[in-house]
Amino acid sequence: MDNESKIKILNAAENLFSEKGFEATRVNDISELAKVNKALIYYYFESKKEILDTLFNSLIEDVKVIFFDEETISKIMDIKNIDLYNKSVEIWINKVLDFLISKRKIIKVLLKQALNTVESKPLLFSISDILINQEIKKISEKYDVLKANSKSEFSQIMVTEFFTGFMPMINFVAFYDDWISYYNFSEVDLRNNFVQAFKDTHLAYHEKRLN
Amino acid sequence: MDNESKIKILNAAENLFSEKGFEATRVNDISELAKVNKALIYYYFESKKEILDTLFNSLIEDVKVIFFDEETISKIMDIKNIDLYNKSVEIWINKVLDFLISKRKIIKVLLKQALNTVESKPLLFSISDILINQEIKKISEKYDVLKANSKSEFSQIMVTEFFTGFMPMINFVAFYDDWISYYNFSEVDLRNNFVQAFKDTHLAYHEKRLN
Amino acid sequence: MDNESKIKILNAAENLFSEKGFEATRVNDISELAKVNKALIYYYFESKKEILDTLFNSLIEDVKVIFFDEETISKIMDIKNIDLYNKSVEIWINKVLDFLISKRKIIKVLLKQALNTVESKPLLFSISDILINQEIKKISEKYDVLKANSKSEFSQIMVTEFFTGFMPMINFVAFYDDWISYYNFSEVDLRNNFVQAFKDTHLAYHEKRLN
Amino acid sequence: MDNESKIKILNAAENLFSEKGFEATRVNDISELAKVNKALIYYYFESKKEILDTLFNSLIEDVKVIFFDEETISKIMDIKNIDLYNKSVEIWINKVLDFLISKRKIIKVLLKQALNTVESKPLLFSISDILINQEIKKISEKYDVLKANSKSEFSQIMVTEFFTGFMPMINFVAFYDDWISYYNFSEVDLRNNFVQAFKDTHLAYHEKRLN
DNA sequence: CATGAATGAGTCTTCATTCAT
DNA sequence: GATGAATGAAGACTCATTCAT
Repeated sequence: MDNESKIKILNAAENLFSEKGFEATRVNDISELAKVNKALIYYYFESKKEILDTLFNSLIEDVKVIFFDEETISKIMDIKNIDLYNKSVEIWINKVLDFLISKRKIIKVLLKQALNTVESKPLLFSISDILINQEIKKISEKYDVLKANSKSEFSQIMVTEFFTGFMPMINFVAFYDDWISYYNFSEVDLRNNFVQAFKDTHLAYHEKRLN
Repeated sequence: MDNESKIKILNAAENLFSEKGFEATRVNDISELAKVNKALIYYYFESKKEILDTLFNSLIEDVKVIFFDEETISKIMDIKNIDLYNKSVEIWINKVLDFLISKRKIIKVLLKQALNTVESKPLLFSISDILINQEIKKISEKYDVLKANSKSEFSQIMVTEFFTGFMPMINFVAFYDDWISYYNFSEVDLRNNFVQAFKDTHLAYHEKRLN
Repeated sequence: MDNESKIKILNAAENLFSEKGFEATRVNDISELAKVNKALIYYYFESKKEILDTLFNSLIEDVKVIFFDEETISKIMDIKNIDLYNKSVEIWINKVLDFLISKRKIIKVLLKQALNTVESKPLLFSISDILINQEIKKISEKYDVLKANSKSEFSQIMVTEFFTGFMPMINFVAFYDDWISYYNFSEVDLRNNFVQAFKDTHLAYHEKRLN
Repeated sequence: MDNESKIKILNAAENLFSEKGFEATRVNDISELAKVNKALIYYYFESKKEILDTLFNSLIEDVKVIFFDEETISKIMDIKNIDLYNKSVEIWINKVLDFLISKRKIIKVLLKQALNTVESKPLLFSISDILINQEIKKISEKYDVLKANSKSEFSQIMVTEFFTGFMPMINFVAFYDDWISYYNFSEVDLRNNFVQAFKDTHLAYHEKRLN
């Protein structure tokens, strides 16, 4: 079993980074919340930054497991029956939401990090790239929609997927707890409303496109 | 009339806050970028926080001017001719985008701030509230769509507007410069693609709804 | 006039570095001894290391002024009369000792630093190089002693000058205060004894060589 | 009998102390270089300081064995034939150098320690005292040179022996490896040059004095 | 003997803010 | 308005030493 203190540190850091931001989180706060000696943090991690990297790497591993399940997406695309298709999409979207909600703390950190200007492309973008490229690949395989088209069509899909597909989901989980507390939503209502909104906009566009 | 140094300070702070975040921005950095003496910053502002507040207040003023132009929205809603309606919507959306893009730096800061847990509702939410409520009001006035409905319908609209209308726009301008640099988009292409995406999803939903 | 606090910091640091060593000296100790706020040290210097570098650079400047007085050495070498020569040498050596004794604190630090293994050649060696090369040049100009000889003769001179000329002087000033306190020498006696010892050994060798 | 791990610790510590200094050496570094667990160091030694003391004590034991060989010095002094005397001195000096070179790492540490101001007289001085006093005793026994003299003559001898006899040797071994690496000397050349320099200066003075 | 984990007390450095002129 | 200097309170990180097994 991985070390208990290390896990406590990672948990505390994830909570604090997501609540206050990386910069505003004090190593002291982490040690207090985790109830471990401050120096122990430096026994397990080289720096505050390395804690964050560890959390991000862990997220990436999980993303891979969930999203590189090629079969699922392929199967959905194969479905001809419209009702079946809708049901499948719903299952898929709920699976994704379950995952994203469970990881919402670190995803919030990921989003914040993406909003800071850094030399290299932020992780959020890399994850989006992987997901969108995978989707584009599937779409083009099945429906030849990208046949004639080219870079410009590709750009349009990227933009649409990112800003009306990927980011709404990211925003949804990043603001999940805030909506519950500021607008007094129940978890169930919030989620149902979001799924409906997603269907009404992004998925409606997909459906139309595929017909 | 505002002093030249004060403006230099505000500009420098806006740039740095949006690039590195409020916490990671040093008062020193601001004074250096603004090319003013560090102590002078405290002549004009009580604290680093007050610089941020000043920037936010300024944004709010501008938001009011642009968005509380009640007429515009009302007019659009009145239009029966579908082509005219579409044209009007396009004009409206471009006006909004022009504004948001011009304010993208402070909006980025606004978004970051909203991602931190604070006692009071973040400004981003308040702005969203105003906009969405205004829209709901108009919609209900004109079309009675909210007649029978209730809290649940209201909630659904709020969620849809926020996550598929408001936030995509916010994200668009927050990541505007990053998309240009990471994905080598021209400003024009990026914008056209986004407008198209917005039409295909959020506006398509509105259109359908209003029919 | 250079800033008072900066000078106080440099003086305090020089004393502490020479007494306890660079590593064992706390920035806290420096601020307390200098009676300045600890943070002020970082207003004037980037790091503890930079204080040391400043002290070393200052020493080098002084070394240049004192030792690059080419005339003095040349003149001594020109003297044919043995008594006059001896007198001149004595004057020269006293001038050097006056300087070294006045700089004994930072020289002690210089010696300690030279005893640590670093990538680049320690400053003590560089100073020695300059001095010895200068002397060799003079000697060879005047007396052709290096005529036939070669690298091996040159090596011998370097070693002799370093270990029996340069280093005894460095050691003398590095241990100056310790001899006074451990062996209860008066400053005058200690110095006279050292000058005598230097004449009896290193200078006697020079004299013999030049005859 | 000493344990293998203990020896590994002592060796690692000696190397690190001589390279980086006692203060700059981390117990961590020692454990890593020695390839033993850090806590094990505290099984064998009470503190980092005790490792150093152990090394110093070990040096003192060896010094005693080598230098308290009273006979050797006495014998040399007895020799009337000048050639024989010279040969004996050379043998003696080489024996001493062999020893000092083999102990050069800890001697370097000893020298550094002597350069720090401490309450009690540094070990380097104590060793020098023993050696010089021993020599003075021999000299006075054999040649009555100190007959009339007094404290002042004694002081002169002490100073001469320390700064032109003892310290050049200490410096030679302390900088032995540095000269080889910075000035590209071979071990043999460096040593021959030093012996020659020592003969030309300090030993020439002795010879003259004894005539 | 040996070791992975843990810790108290620093240590250097930073930073928002203030002072004095 | 403007500025160089100054400062209290932290902040990240370190390190010798100890504990528990």
